[in-house]
Amino acid sequence: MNNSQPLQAPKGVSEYYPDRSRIFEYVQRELINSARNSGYLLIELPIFEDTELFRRGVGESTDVVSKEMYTFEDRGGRSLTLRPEGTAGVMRSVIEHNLDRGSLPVKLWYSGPFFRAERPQAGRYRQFYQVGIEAIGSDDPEIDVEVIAVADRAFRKIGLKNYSLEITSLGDKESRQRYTEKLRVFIATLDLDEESLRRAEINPLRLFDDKRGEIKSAMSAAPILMDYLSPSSIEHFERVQSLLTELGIAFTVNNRMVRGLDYYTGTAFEFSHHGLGAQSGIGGGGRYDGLMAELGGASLSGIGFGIGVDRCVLACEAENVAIAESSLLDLYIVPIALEAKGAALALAERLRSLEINVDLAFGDRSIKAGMKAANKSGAKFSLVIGSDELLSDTAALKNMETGAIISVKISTLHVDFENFIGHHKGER
RNA sequence: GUGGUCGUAGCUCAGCUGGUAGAGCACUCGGUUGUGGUCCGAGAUGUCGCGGGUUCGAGCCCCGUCGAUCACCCCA
Repeated sequence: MNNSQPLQAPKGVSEYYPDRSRIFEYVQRELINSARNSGYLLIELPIFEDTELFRRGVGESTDVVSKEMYTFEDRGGRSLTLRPEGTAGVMRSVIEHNLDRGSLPVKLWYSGPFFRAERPQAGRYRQFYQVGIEAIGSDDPEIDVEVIAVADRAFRKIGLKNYSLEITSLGDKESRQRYTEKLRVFIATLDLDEESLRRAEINPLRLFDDKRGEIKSAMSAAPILMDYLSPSSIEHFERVQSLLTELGIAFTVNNRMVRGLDYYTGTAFEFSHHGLGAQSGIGGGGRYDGLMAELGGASLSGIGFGIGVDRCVLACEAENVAIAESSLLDLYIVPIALEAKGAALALAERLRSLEINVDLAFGDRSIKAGMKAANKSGAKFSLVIGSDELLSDTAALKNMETGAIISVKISTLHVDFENFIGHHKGER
């Protein structure tokens, strides 16, 4: 350690600052809107939880829990962990506060930072952002499809095109167990290196995800989970497919899909974007029918997704998505005399309280510099105020787009904005 | 965690075989009295990621370290 090393952000965190923060804001807002738009209600949860929650919820055997968690002890000696994903925390809160005692399904959305101690890479950060939804307490295939549709609609609204959806069914616990045994038997016949064997030991499905050609071809002869599904699982999965088709949501069935968290059962899905490189998953999720009971709650099923906000931002950039340039400022005020500065601020505050968006020039700069700043701010109008204007209560309001100037009374400027100029209040 | 590539002004980058740093954009000021966007002129700005070494001399060479990036792995 030496103190001449310049201060910098911790390794692998994503940060958003102007101008790029606009894209982040936009993506996050659209994701949330899609969920709210479908009847999902906000749940805001702590960023750290009892370590035990993730051990039991996400699963001891997963990489996420076994080697990627930020775990620490607090001053009371409790073991806490920075949340690596959202579902476990939501279930904990639903159980703890009896949210499932009302009408079902319980539909919730969340948004915020998550943490995983992985080797960073573009699209993979140690602190990253997700928007997720959970629908708890319904076995309908319709709710599976609604959840997928919330994601798909959000992506489309954002303006993304170059992405695709893959779905599969992981079956119930029993079918999966029967299948896993067969798969282990098959894998034992393969001549694998030590590393792969160790991975297969933890979760044999993982080998389906291996990028190496020889493993891929070896695994092409492997038994497929789909062939071991129970009749009811198959029926459910087929219903999901026909509903998706009905809604016009394109998908492909990938019966080799692997999900990294232990709790998934039944329907599982993944959205990937094709402009992103190795970290191409922009969102994914599925059913987790045993999770709630596992965490000590009622035996209710659930389904949800997590969407990576960071990766969606990258996807927008890859596709050059144009963000609706809702020019935020209505007015930019340029005070050009000492006594006008306070008056300009007072005017700005008066208009701001009426929901007119106003900014103004600070510092003692020339009128030219002030107008340049007005121009750069993107404001629709500008207003120069000097001592003459203050005395006469009259100033020249300039339309920055057309250059047209009209004379207005400063004291009643808000009326002009409301009546003649017609300013649009911000969305919502 | 493993391997490869990279790290020079706010941004994008140039800098030949080592001789103490440059361009474009952005920024600031100005182009005669108080109105922006184009144009013209002038100007400010760098611990060359950080630490150490080799050398008379290092942005350029060597070692270490931090960070980014690509792939594996993993997944959002």
